[in-house]
Amino acid sequence: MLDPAMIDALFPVDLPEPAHLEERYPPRQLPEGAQVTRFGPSPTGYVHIGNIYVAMIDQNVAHQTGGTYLVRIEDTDQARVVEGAVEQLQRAFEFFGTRADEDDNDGAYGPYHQSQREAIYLSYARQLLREGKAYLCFATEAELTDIRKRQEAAKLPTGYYGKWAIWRDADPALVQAKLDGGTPYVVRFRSPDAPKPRAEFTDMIRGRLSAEDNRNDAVILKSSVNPLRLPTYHFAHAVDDHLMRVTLVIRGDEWISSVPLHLQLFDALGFTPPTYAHIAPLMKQIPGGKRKLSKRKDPEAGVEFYVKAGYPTEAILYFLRGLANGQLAELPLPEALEAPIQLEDCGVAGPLVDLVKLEDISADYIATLSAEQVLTALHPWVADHDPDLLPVLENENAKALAALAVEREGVDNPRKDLRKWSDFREAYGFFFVQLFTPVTADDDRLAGLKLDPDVVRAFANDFAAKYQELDDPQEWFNQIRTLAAEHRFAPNPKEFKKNPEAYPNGSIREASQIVRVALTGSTRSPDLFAVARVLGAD
RNA sequence: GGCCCCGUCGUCUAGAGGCCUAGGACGUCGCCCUCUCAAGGCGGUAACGCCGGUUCGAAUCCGGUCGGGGCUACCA
Repeated sequence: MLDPAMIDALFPVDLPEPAHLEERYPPRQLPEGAQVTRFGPSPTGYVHIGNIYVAMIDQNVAHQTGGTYLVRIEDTDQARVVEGAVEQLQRAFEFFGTRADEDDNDGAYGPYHQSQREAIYLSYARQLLREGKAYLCFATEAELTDIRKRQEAAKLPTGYYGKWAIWRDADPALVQAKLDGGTPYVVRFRSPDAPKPRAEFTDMIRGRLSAEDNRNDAVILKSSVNPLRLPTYHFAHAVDDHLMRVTLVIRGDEWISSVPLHLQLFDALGFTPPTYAHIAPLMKQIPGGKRKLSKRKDPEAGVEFYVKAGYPTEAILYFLRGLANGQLAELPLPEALEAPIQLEDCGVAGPLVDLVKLEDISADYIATLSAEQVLTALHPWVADHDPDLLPVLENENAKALAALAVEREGVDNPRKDLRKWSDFREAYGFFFVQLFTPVTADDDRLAGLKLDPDVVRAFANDFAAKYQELDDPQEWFNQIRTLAAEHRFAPNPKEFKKNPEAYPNGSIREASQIVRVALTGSTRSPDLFAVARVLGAD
């Protein structure tokens, strides 16, 4: 063991003692059964939809138990920290309603940026060193690589353990010499001399789990060459979650294999470990199987994708909740959003992010909204993502409302033509003259009808000349029927099928389509009468 | 390589030894309605990864195998 004076000389003299920190961050006064959860994003400038997925579960579990949900910025890897990333995360949380109860803006257990907690980590690292539960390691990167290569060649488990752990029991004089020479070092955890054969623990989602116990001397404090002496994830997890009095750690299942190490760390530090719940990752369908949603390969892995497309928050949340708890997907949306997420009911497999399903949910959801509600929800999206559309929407508010109301309000089965806000322009753009491109007789949009442009022109002109604004839908449509008959269109498709030669121009379908395209510039639209009513005579 | 986790229709799942010739939802296909599109109605399609074992009886229990995922970093 190293000399206490030598250890203390490595640290600032004014470092607080662990006992002081224990006092400074006392146990929380919370009702029985209340869970304190936390979400720990790294500010790398990219928000993964899986981040929101886990944050949502964290928040929900905390709130349903009367506990607290906190967000801690895990920026111990300073090289990966990106300017503005925290604000970006904040915006995402805002968008998805996963605002933290506790963070740097408001909370008694901070700071909530790991980079601002250096003194805390150092205090506990010093403590472990004093107790001989940690040691200094001067191994260079090259030496470490060499060790790993030799282990691989010998088909041994890789790692810093046993005879490979060259600094674990190094001569204190040698350590001092390295120190005197200014050689950089890391602090490693001294894993138990006699580890249990198996580490066992209970996961809230998977039940009883076990693995070989950890025998690696993991790094807990990164290199002393760094201006900031920051910890690795493992050490920060133990220290922060203890001091922030977190009771339930919900995280991705890639952490399962680190639990034995974490348990040893909690034990060495004299902390009570939290309960763990390991969430299966969101997956992506690929030919022949599935894999984890990848930031690099899959646009839908990023939160930006959903925001840009303009999926309503409610729809995304409902979708994510359904992935977390299958039963919630069977519930109607309003109930599902209110229902608690049960960790026991979380799947263990890793659900696929199925955009088709999301679109279906989204279309169903938007169909339950009134025209006014649609417009209210649409507005902020347009402001952020379609600046040209914004003035149109604002200047023609009444028309927008009337357009959205077509086949939406007062009907049994509302239209489901909006799956996301970015669909609006295509589905409703023609209601606004500013967005309309005039149609000509030989227009591409009419090409599908395979009609002579002269016939089209004649019919359209005639229609325009004789057009009357009638109140009754049937009478209104009769205008087209009458005109169609004059222009030798069959009165209905059946008639046309029976006797195609008699109707060279086709049937009422084709005639209607001419009117539709002329009116809307689109081959698809809501009911023609309703459209004409909103459009008026212009 | 070592160690973990996982495996029911294309997808999300129901299923906790007989209620299962495996149910629902989304998708998909067909039909109906119809002036287009969307919606809606009706119907069809489609799964217990594989092999052994336990049992009168297995999707459900056990073993193996295959497949997928993860960890094996001074990244989280």
